Formats: sequence, C-alpha cells, structure tokens
Amino acid sequence: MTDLQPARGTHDLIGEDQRRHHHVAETARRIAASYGFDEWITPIFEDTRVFSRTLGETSDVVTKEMYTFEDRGGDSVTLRPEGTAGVCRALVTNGLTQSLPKKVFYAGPMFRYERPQKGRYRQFHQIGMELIGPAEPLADAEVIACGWDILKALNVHADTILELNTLGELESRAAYREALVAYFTAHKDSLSQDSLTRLERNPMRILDSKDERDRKIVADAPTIEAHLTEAAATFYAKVKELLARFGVPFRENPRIVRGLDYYGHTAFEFVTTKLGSQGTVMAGGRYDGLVAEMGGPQTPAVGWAAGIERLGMLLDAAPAAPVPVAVVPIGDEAEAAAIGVLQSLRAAGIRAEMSYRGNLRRRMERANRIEARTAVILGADDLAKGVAQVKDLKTGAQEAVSLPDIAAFLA
RNA sequence: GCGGGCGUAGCUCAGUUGGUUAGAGCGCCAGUUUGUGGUACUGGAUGUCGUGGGUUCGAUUCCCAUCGCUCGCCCCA
Repeated sequence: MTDLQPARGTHDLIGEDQRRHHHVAETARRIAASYGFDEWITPIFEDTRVFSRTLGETSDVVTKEMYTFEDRGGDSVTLRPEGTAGVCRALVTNGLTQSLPKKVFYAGPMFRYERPQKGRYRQFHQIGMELIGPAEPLADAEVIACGWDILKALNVHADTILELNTLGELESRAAYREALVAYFTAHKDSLSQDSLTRLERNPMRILDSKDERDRKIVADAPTIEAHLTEAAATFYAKVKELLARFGVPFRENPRIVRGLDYYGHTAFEFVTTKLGSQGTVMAGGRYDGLVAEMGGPQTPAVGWAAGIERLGMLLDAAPAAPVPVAVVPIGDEAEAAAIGVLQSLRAAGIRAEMSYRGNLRRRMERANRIEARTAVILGADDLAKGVAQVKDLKTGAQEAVSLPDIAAFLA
C-alpha cells in the first residue's frame, strides 16, 4: 500500500458518490436552463482582491479560510471560496454590464480551509445561480422558485424549509445595526464569549448563535422590521407575495443573516433537519452592491449557492448504475468477430462491454458481476449461421438473433 | 481554531487481561474435464493491526505525539 492519502478535507468521487454528485449537478443545470440561465465556467483561482475586497474584511471566509498563495510571478492568487465574486468579476471584465439582465448558472469546486466534518470539506462543490440586472422583487422570487424546483426535482424538498428574511438596504441595516449594538451592549455581561467578539465584528451574527444564554437574549432583541425604510418594507412584502404566487412555501425567520458582507434586502436559506449542524443546503440573497465594488457600474443582483455534497447526501437513493450489455464470444475466432457486434451496439448508443479474457463460463460470471441485463453470446456455430444468442440475464430466456438486427433488438 | 469518539485484509467487523505463524463474513483469483452466469462445493492470495516515538525481555494490545475520519462548537453550502 501507499502512505499517500487524499489531502485533508478532499475526497475522490467514485462510483455511487460520483453518481450522486453528477445527478445533483445535472438536475440543477437542466432546471436552471429551463429558467433561461446560461452556464458560465469561470476560473478556479482569481486575483486575491476579487475576494478580499468583496466578501467583507471581517468575514471568517476571508480572514482565515482562504487558500491564498503567491504564484511564481509574485502575484497573490486565491482558490475561489465561493462563486458569486468570480461571476461578478467576469461580468465586469467581459463588458457584460452593457447587456443586462444576465442569468448565470455555475457548478464547480470551491475551497475553504476549515476543519472538515460531514457535509463540510476543504474542497467542496457548489451549484449556484446569479440573476444580475433586475432590481425588482420578481427577480428574487424567481431565483428562489428555481432553487425550490431543483430541490423538488431532486426529491429532497420534503424535509427542507425555506427560511426568509430581509436585511434591508444600507440605510435600514445601518439603523438596525446601531439598535442591535445598543441592545447587546446593554446585555454584555450575559453574552457568550463568541458573541462578544461578534458584537464588535458583526453584531447581526449574534442573532443566529446557538448558545443557550445568547438565545435568551436574542429572543427579546429588536428585529429589523421596525428599522426598515418604507421602500425596504415594500420590497420585502412584494417578495413574499410573489413567492406565494410561485407556490414556494416559506417561513419567515428574522434571525437569518448572511456570512458574507455583500448581501442586502432578501436573505434566505433552505434548511434541512437531516444533516446535523450542516443543515443549510442552499442559501443566498440580494447583493446590489457587489458589481460596483468589483469596479463595474452600480448593478442590482440576486442569487444563491447550494452544496452539491450536501444535496447528494440528502438523495434518498443513489442514482442507479448504468446497465450494460455483455458481449460474450466463445473462442479466439469468435472474439475477433465479436468486435463488430460490440461496435455496432456502441454506435447505437448501447453501453456494451466485452471482457478481455476467459472462457465462456468466466465471461458469463463477469457479465453477471457487471450487472449486465443481456448477454450476446457468439460461438462458431452461431457465426456460421450469421446469428448470436441473445440471452436475458434476468429471466434466462435466450433466442437467436441475426447479427445485423442485434442493436435494434436491444434498443 | 476548541472539545468528545474512532482508526485491525478491498469492504463490514471480531480478537489479543502485553507473549510463538492476527481471524470471520463478504469480495477477489483459480478449480469442480473442455458452448451458458446468478446457487453450491474445493483451493488460493492479501494486512509493516493509521504513522512515528516511548515503556518492556517482548507491543497490534500500555503511554505520548502525529495524521485521518467522525460528532458538537465555530463558520458556512
């Protein structure tokens, strides 16, 4: 054996794991496409400033979780910890702010230096979508509806609930933040250690603390509602109304906040009870300031990201492995002739395999092991007659089929 | 980053109160006389008992460290 292991927090996706992963990504891709979203494939690493500028100076992601290094040319680059910043950068650098709206879907690996846990990896994979341009609440509702459709298509929606909140726009948030700081400062003595540091860095985070003592204090903390400007309140009401119109069930949760600084207005999380402490399965919100921070024009946008691994774990059954047809020649001469049959099946789009060695018995065992549905058996006698024995491996029924007809017979 | 649990064949796991060649089931390879698998029978291969160090005449078993997985916290998808 080898003493080599996968790097901490990374995983090989093989067999069932790969099928779960692929199924999640393909389903999302398909449904996003039906909503008019195009897939963008942006680089896996970016200039470090793409993230450091935009995710928030104080966020954990930026301060301690990024894979940042200097490349051989002396430039600081970072393995993307999330997808939104890169998409916005691509929007700006490709001059696409002139052709809004843009509806972007993406899927790929993200990197965060965290302590690995179930549902939390250092290299993990996300699907996500960004709707850039529209400032209307209809955009928020549509993006959420698309996410909900994906969860439904994956059949993981039953144990998943959409939790919704508004963070208001800058003005509302500033006022609220002030009120929160005042409130929590008054209760400083009873707050947990973690929350004391949050009080300085990001007071809104205290709202979703899991600490018992914190929760008691949070229960009576002011909510953003009272601090919402007229416009922000109207916007939020409209989002809720439209979600109902799209048929997306939700639950308001004033404690939903976002970890990254660029969010405002709508904030949401699809949460499941089935993944322990890693229960957030899809999350996002509106981020009207990000494109501007990236050096583009002031551009509204809304989007979400979801963890492929987490969704994959929720799938009640792994997608079935593909079922092949086994081509089974008897003897060397037949093996040569069987190649023609083999290729004709493949050309017809049928997954066909021929073992590389072994007598008839061996090859039949092998066919059984790869869970072939059918064996196409070719012996000298059959070849002389221009036929093959096509055997259904489930029922054991077997019949002679003429060589040119086999592909059609099995289709 | 903090705290708890775990680490024996490809897989699931047993075992050694410290003592000669470490086990089972499944899987794998081969055979049961040469054109038919899924069942059965027979035989076979595989482990530096996660890694490194310490204690000991002797360690897979005890101690320490380390790596990895896992659960909770933190954070987040």
